[in-house]
Amino acid sequence: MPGVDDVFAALSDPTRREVLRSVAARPELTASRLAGELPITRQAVAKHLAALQKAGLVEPRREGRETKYTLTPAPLMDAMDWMAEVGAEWDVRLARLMERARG
Amino acid sequence: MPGVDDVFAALSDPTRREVLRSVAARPELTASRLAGELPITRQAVAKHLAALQKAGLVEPRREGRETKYTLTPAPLMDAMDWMAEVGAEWDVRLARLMERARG
DNA sequence: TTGATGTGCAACCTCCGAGTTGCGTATTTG
DNA sequence: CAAATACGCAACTCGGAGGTTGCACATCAA
Repeated sequence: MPGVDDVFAALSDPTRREVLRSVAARPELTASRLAGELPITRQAVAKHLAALQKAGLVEPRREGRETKYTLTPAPLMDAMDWMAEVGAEWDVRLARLMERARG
Repeated sequence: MPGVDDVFAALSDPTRREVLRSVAARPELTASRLAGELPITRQAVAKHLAALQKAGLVEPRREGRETKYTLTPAPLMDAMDWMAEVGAEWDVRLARLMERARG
């Protein structure tokens, strides 16, 4: 799935993860309000939110003159699935090694 | 956990994820052999392996003139924990999924 | 010993991303 | 209406990452 690429790319930046955490902590949040809590500009926050939206991790909702963002955690599961697959493939290899080691 | 930063950074690149998958698929793998399977140089593969090692996802083992790499999947769990926390803050169902996933 | 194979280090290039500033526009409020 | 607030778009800087080439060093095989 190509969506995993955007998810991991979105989570690769520490500031963006902090943005995601902040969105997750509240039912809804605007870019301006979040910029007031972080040491970066509102436009920087907007870019992070755009990246998170591209990954499907966040959803914007226009309300009058302000845009409120909400967490949509579904893509996180896809990323976790990817990691679980890698780990599972390793478990198989490990099991075979153990089997051969015991003879 | 500061290690989570390196893990997500390591997983952010598609080529590097492919490298990690290749390492996970075999019990051990060298940079040169992997470079023969990928459309990039051995040095590029070495850089990816270095990034994965920095994240604790891979472990090198010198054997004669070649360096074999092995998967160490533990940090993947830390990353999954991070995602589970974010999701849990939004929806408790994610945490329950994690519980079942880790057994 | 000689040649081939495997690795590591360093310089270099290119491109993308994080962050900034500036400006234009829509919406609320007085 | 005018002022303030919230947003979006565009241009710009700058540092880092992915990738390459080149070279030096170690190790195995003939």
